[in-house]
Amino acid sequence: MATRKDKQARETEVQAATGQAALVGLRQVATTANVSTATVSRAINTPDLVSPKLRERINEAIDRLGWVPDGTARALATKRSSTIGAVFPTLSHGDFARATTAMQQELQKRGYTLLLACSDYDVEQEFQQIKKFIERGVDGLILVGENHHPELAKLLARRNVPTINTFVYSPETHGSCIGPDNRKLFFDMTKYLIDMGHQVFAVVAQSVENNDRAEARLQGIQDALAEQGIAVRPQHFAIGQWSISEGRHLFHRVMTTQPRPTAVICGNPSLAVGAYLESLAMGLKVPDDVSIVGYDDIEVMSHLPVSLTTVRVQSEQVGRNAARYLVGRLEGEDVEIPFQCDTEIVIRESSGPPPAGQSKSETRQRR
Amino acid sequence: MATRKDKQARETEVQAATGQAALVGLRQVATTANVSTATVSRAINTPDLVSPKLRERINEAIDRLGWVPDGTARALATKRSSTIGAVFPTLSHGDFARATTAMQQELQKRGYTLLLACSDYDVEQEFQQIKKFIERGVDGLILVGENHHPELAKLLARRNVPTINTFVYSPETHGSCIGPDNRKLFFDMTKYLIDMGHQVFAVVAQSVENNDRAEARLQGIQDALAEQGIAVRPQHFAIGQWSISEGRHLFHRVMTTQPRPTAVICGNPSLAVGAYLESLAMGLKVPDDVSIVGYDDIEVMSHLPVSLTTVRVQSEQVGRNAARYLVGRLEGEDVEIPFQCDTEIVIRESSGPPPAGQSKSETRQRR
DNA sequence: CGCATATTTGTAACCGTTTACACAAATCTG
DNA sequence: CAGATTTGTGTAAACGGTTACAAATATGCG
Repeated sequence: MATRKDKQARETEVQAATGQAALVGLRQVATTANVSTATVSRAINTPDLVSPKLRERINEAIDRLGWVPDGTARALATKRSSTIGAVFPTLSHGDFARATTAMQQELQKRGYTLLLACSDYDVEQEFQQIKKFIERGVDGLILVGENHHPELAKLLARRNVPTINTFVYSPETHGSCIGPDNRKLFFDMTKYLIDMGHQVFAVVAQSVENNDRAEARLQGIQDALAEQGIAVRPQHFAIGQWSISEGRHLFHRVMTTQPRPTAVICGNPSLAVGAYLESLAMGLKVPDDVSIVGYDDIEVMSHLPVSLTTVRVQSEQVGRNAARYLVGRLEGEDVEIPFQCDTEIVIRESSGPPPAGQSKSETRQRR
Repeated sequence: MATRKDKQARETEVQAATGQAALVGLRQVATTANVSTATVSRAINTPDLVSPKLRERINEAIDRLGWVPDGTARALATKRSSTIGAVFPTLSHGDFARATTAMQQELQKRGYTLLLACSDYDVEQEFQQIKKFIERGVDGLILVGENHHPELAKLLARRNVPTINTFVYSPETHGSCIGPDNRKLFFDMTKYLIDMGHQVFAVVAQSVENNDRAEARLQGIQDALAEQGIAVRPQHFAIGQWSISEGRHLFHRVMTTQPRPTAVICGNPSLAVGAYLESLAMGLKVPDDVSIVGYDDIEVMSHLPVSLTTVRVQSEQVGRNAARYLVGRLEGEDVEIPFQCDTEIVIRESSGPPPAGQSKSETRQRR
């Protein structure tokens, strides 16, 4: 107690000397309001435990001194930082940006703050960033996908940090996940094209390296095709970057092979838009000459001269619910998980039956 | 010292009882390596102050125990959180998303972590978020624009938090800013159109509410036009949301007025793309019937059937340098500021001379 | 009115680091 | 080789809150 007194005395001296508040702390407020630090703390955190009279006096002191409580100290004392860390591959893709925004909004509403990092699709970097977040004392973690660093599970278990995998839905392997069922999504989309009579499929997609979502989608395509005994020919399988120009390039490539595909499935919206724009440049008619479908519904898709069929994923929903789940768990509520987010195959003008002479039966006759 | 011993004893008991490490702390490591906590701390932070032999022993203890230092406690002790807060209006716009990514990368490289919030173009909310960040003990702040809450300056001064305004460049009013000179940018763009002979201008832009950048850009247009004694007619002045469909809608509106504009200046990329797509729908020839120019160079712009003239702003540069400046200042380096980021008017196919019969001289004759 | 109980407030230990200061050992000096 | 430095390590007091526990005060009841 002696030391406490000393400290206060010193601070008061400083204040008198410099003529201005040196550093307002809980103790200054307590002294000013003539109560103990404990009471001030309670007035902030559990107001109904303190009498209205004191509460009043304390609040007055607080804004007279302009005190801002120190979250760091609070975190140390409570072992809760009210902070959630999110590691996304990138923010350059609309879906992640949307999810991040929604996430942040939801977190803020519940009094949490978002720590953000971008792993650039690199598992090792992701791991480092997560470690950093844990050092910073995050209460929970939001990740993308379900393939992480081999050490991660151990680390999370040891520090007991609740975590949720987003943009995936595979309850069998991981309990805490939220997102679309990527495989099924593209399975269904492919099915839809098959049912329309397509037989020759091309795939224009991004690299699946460190991207289990993209991988699952490819798997969905292959599975649906396999049911019909169809496979994507090597020359129709084009993997590249995430960009419109890449989409143009790859579309051009697959469309200049034999046999020419009648349906091109694109792995992301940029590739889809690129593919479509290249079809314009090549003078192809969509969907008469070729059907193009994409993934993720970005605004431009519905406004192009030929609007694009695509899969709509509620990224905001993913972000919002990931945040909700984590906060809920931290606050002791019980929240349903895993959560499969709403998806929808949005059929627009860019998909239709294959060109005449290429329908299922005719193709068969040829063989 | 008695209490310290007590604590260690207790922890060891727990450990023995539960059969597993309760919570590894600096003290466990110290005990294990048979040194003092001070030495462990030094081994981490200033390794060359501790002898190789001990360092070795300590590191060994650290990974044997799997110790992760508690950043919260460290922050409390050092009064530095190695954390930077950023408040952006939104992440849905490509430029902000790109800037954020670059920012985060740069911060991480320097050992800092990014706290992120989105104000949704709301000054009051921005202020609340900043306050929260300050509570959390951020070492610095990255904001967008230069119009903030009236109380902000006071708060920042009192807590002495270095701050930088991004996406603006106006050295006269605010020292710490980094971005394009928005006014000049659109002044130049407008000048370019004037020089090509345009006389009747329409503006399709987003609301300038709480958006000093957009406001500055409008000002740039008006200033350039005023030099020629031209003003934008009310019916050619269309303000709306940030979206492609809004762009279509507003473009349609201004193009169905009299006199019909020969140049449409769009305030953001979505509006520009929308405007162009609507011109397609309306059967107008760009740039023969009307010139369309935009702001910010998003990828699709260069790939549309008629590529769009626009202004390219190096958002990554803004983000990266904002981070660099802040970290530099915190580390005591001296960094040049304000920083005007590179911009470029990218002239593509969507802009050209006004339709014949509408050039400068002819318009004059008519009057 | 006196005692048991509920409510409000205060005391001080504690959260897990860092770091000023003290001290001991090793290394230079002349 | 004694004394002055330098270098390496330990001790314990912060950092700014929270909270278990104790103490004081208010309330209820027979």
